[in-house]
Amino acid sequence: MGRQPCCDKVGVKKGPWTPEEDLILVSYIQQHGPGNWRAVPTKTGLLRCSKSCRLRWTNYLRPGIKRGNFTENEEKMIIHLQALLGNRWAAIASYLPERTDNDIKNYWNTHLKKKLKKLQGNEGSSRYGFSSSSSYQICRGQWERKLQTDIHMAKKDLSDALSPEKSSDLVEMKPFNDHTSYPKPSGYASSTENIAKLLKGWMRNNPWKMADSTDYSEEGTDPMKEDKNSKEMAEAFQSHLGFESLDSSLSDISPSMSPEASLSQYESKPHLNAQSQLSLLEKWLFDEGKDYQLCDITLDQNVHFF
DNA sequence: AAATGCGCCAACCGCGTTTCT
DNA sequence: AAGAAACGCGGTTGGCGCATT
Repeated sequence: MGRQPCCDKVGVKKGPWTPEEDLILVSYIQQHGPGNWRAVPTKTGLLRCSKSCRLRWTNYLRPGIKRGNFTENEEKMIIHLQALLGNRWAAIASYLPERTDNDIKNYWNTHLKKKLKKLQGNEGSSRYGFSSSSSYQICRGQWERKLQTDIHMAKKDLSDALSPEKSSDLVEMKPFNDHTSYPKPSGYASSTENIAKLLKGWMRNNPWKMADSTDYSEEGTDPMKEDKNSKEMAEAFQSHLGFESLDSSLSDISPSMSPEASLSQYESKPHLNAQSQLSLLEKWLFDEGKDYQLCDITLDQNVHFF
């Protein structure tokens, strides 16, 4: 018995999101926090299905997302983790807090696959490829289980850390990432600045009232027509929404993430107390001299890693 | 300058799992 | 306990931009 698609209703909008829609969604989440996606389209008046709203938030609007080029370390991590976990992008993404599973998946499919193929062609049995030895299979199984446990524990730590009073801080979000891209045909290229511009025009004409009001009429501001002082406007936007600067709180990969930064990512990015676990894992991941020699070590011997 | 091919990535779709009633 | 609804994940697709012919 097949399941009905969630978005089969007529009048549900599909395709690229507009700045107006983003603003509405962000404003709503700013007020209510992420979650209860079912209610989002009704409460906001967005002609999008709940799934689409969630996706847009988790992949693009959620604070702390880094876009653009992957660093060498990130690349390595993805390769290693993919070898261990397979195409479990969400699990892999939990080790790269600034990247979404979609991003990692895309990067894997478009860049890393080719890269590895090339590498394997050059080196016969790839150092990344693990070959197909039975010892690897056993090793992979063990590490896979351990990694899953790790992810689970990290999530638990995170949820423990999110006491009820802390949960109200969840809306204290970080600024949008400058690299969030939008469909170019509409001239909507960069979220922070464009949303800021959009907001500026909006606020000029509309009192800022986002709570439960469904007065989300679409202001016809063309973000690309106002290009002066965009950075300033972006900052104004961020400060208006209570965002802090992201730059200082996020580094290349997860270990140095501040708990505050992690808070805003509570949805799917386990961190906080897991940091030490992660840094140990990453220490292993980046320790090129020991690549995959851990297969010879039992889980018990490695329990300190986690 | 126009046509075509290719790569990239945002968004969609369908299914499995979890939560709710 | 069972069915329905919601959520989350991974695979796939569509459309845009750039490069090549």
